[in-house]
Amino acid sequence: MPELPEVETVRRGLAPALEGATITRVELRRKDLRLPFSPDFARRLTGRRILALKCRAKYLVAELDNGEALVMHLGMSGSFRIDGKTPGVFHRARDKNAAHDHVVLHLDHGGSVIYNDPRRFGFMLLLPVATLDADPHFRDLGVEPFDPVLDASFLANAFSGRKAPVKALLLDQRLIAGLGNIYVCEALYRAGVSPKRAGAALVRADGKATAALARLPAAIQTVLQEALAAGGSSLRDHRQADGSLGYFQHSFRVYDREGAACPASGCDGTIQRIVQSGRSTFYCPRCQK
DNA sequence: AACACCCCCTGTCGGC
DNA sequence: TGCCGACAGGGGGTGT
Repeated sequence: MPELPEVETVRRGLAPALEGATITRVELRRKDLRLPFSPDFARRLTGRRILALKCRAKYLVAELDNGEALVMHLGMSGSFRIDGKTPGVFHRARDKNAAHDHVVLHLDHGGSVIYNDPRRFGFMLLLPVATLDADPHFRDLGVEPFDPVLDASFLANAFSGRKAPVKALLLDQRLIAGLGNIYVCEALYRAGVSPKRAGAALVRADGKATAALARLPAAIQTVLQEALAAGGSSLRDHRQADGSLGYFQHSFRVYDREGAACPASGCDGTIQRIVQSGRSTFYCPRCQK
């Protein structure tokens, strides 16, 4: 499901239910997701108050009152919903999918937060807040897309000497953290950069960014900002925590639009689908060079 | 080191 | 209708 706009949308939806609430009981309906729950997972969460809910890359991080953090990753198909009388949110009906409700956090205000994940590519960890950045899951993460350090010279430096296609480099969480397949395709389209271009081919001999590369930071930030404003993209199961759907998928210009006409005015190109590193890339061969 | 490929798991969709 | 393969928003491990 989730790239930065979806994860941030989930965070905004869950924050009113979680921040300031105390976890009174934890239901674990299986012993693992993608990773096993630690043996004392429920015990360590029970009785803890949640101080803040944050995002880092595609992770949700709930900081607890004992110095630990509940770290949550939604994988491809993870979602949360809120049940019961929870302040500030609407009640969402239980779905038919309840077989994939794996974790329930019961909260002291009478509501609960339920994690559902059919494919179980998501996971949850308990880690000390103080050393979170040193944990293997966080240690190598790159810059956040909205961080001002993400500019043309940052990308020129990161792409210098790299033979991998720019599509693969933008998906690499060690360079930029939070982009996924959808928004990489959309950002490359908006920047007019072919996904097949080698990273190094976007850097000039003097080490500065080419004009094409210099268009990427704004393209990335704009598409993420627009997606965020739309509540993310709902391809099949992404929902906001109140159950409503994101609608940015209606604004895709290339993603999942193979065979469609390029939306650029005056372009008579057709959106193509290719496979790079085993994943679909969508682009317009006429606009993106 | 950097890159391509495979896998984890379940559900859905299109073709036959 | 049913079966089967391809594919899906992520990421970690392995082999070259």
